[in-house]
Amino acid sequence: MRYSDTHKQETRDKVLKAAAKAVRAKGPDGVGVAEIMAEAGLTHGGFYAHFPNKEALIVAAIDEAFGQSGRRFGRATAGMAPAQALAAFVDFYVTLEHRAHPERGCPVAGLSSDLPRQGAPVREAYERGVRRMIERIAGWLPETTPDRDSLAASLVAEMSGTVALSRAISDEAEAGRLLAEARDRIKHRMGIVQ
Amino acid sequence: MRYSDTHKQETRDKVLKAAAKAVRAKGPDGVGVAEIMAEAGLTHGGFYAHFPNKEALIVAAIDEAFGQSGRRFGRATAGMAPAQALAAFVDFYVTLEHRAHPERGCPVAGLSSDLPRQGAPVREAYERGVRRMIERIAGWLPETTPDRDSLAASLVAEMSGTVALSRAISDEAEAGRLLAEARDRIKHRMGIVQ
DNA sequence: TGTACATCAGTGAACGCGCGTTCACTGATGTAC
DNA sequence: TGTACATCAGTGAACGCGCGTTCACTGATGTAC
Repeated sequence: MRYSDTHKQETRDKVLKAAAKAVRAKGPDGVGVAEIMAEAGLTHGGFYAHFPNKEALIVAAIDEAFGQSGRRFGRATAGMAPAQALAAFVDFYVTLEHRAHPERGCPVAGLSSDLPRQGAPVREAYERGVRRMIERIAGWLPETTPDRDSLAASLVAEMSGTVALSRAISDEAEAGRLLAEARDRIKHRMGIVQ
Repeated sequence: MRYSDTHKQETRDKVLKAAAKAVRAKGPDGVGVAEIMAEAGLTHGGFYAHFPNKEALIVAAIDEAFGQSGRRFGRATAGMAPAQALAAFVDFYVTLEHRAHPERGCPVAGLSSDLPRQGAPVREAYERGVRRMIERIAGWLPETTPDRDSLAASLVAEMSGTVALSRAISDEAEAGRLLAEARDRIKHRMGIVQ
């Protein structure tokens, strides 16, 4: 069969989206090429028509995962004033929903311990994503804030650390309390008191 | 050869210590039984005289890793008043040294994203360790602190999240600044201002 | 208009490799007689 | 005191399995003539 001009691109995109999901759920070393291709409705042999090797897919998947998260955060805070957006972001991020779904969650919360062990290209993709996330948050902080980037990094560390920690607590109600208290503390630190 | 009464226990201990180190460095799925046995100066076949399977080793290694970290924290803060101990703990934990050595670092900073994917016994060992760490820190907070456990959990989240995040920043000087600023912020939050 | 050919995304068998696990075996030493 | 035997931590070959990767092949359709 011969395919339309966009067909190959569409297939690549399907593979990439499946990978972005699987990588967040299982980590770069926990997913298999065959598994991702099956998820995209294909067999494993076709993989190499789209990516030179598994690592290239992981790199693209990390970028895609950060892109997805960024877009979701963008939607969740669309049209809001900076202070509002910050609060909405915390309420969106530090939740039981996020704790329960690493496969569509933030890569920082879901991959922080896997990534330092990866090869340079994968670590670079991760670093890019982390920086984009810090910049986004810094942009919401008042311009008068001293050390905006540093505070933003600190907030990313606390939010991602909290979600990661909540995944260690098996009891959902207890995890929910931890997350709720963390939301209050974080917003308090940001100077947002509801 | 026949061995002394303590020989087997000593061997098990060597294997366990090698595992505690390797697991922190490479994650539970990144280490192999043969690799750990070689590290302990043995061949892989002998493993099953000490542990029923790999998972049992991982469980024991997680417990051992938390135990080691706990003892190191204990030594670093020995004889100090609670407020002093807290500050010393932060200065000990949120450092370039910790960033550079996951293999002897805190399992929360080094394994947070691997652990939720593990089987129940491993996750339970991790949860025990996390709780012990939170309790240790809660014990250093003033008794008058409202919600001590919650604040302690929040501090663990921020400290471990910060170390994990610093591992994503490839530039050491930049990571060092991030960690130094985080130390100040965290101590400030604790009410310790130097 | 009809026919032979080129294209190329996708298929599926096969590869080498490393893994966790099993198991027959080793060999130094304590014990029974 | 001397000898045969039992013990058991540790050895290393072998297993089945899943992985990433390769490659000869398929087959629908566009293109050349």
